[in-house]
Amino acid sequence: MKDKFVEINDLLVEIYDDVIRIEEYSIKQGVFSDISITEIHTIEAVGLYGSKTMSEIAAQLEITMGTLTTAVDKLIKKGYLERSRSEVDRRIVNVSLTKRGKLAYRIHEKFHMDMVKAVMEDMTEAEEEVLLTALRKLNKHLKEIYNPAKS
Amino acid sequence: MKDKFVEINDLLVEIYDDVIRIEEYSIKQGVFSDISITEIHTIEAVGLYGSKTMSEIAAQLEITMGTLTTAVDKLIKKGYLERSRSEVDRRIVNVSLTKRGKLAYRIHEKFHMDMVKAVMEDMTEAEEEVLLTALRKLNKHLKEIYNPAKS
DNA sequence: ACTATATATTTTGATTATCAAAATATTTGT
DNA sequence: ACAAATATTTTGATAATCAAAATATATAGT
Repeated sequence: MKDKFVEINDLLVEIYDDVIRIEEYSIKQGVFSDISITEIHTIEAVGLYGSKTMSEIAAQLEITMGTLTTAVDKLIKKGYLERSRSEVDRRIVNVSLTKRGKLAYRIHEKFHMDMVKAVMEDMTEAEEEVLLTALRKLNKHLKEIYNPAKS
Repeated sequence: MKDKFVEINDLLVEIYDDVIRIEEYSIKQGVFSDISITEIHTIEAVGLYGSKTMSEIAAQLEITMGTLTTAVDKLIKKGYLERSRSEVDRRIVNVSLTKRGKLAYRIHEKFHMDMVKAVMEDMTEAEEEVLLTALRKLNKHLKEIYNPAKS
């Protein structure tokens, strides 16, 4: 029984490390070798559709707005993002993806999908279902640990 | 079909983020609030038993030895690690855990085990097996992507 | 309408983790 | 004994991050 826990833990740790490394590597090899994983995650948080405010993006990424300001500055300079002041409330800054930003978003998304597909290719329908159920449970448990008030 | 891939991907991304946050939080709340996750990972790489050389640790963590030198300096100052020159080959530096380092290692290990246990508590035996199989497959696939020569 | 307070963002000054390349110390091969 | 190889540290630089101060704008109370 204990061995099973240990094996699952070790697998999770290894998978975790490999995913970071593969993601890092795939960005550095790809068309967008001028951005980091952190920057890809900022691009993801901005999202394909419309624009988001600095506060929204910072909240989603769980970083301070100061950190985000410099991140956005750099991504604008590199041509992935654009900034505009809200006409309604001039304190608010709206951030959106440029064409280049959208392309980077889509390519990164495809990388993720390809990884999941590769893994599930030789799974049976039943295995897929159980994996899905297990992941949903894992996710739910983690949310409860992270924010017990909500459980 | 596509939806299933998307859901699994999204679950993995969420789980991934939550694990970092919970780990970070649990360290900062705990007895060892003076060390970071990165530092816990260095402590893990040194290991409970005997000692390891700088090269071995740097290779395991996939960081340069320069980075490791400063990390080890700090962990020695904080009382988690100790350094000693090899008597056999005086170029080699051996690093090992102090009592405090071992305690930090064990507490972090327990945190991991508790997380896995919490997740598996309400899984059936069959679900556990499928999860294990799926994770083994995922891990194998990732290793192949990461290092295609070995596949 | 004025003024104080609240809100959204940026700037400033600092820290940590990281790397590549140069420097140092030691061992090994001829 | 000396050149080459090896193990590690030092140096100088960059990226990501934070907290707190500063700035700009909006809102609420009188």
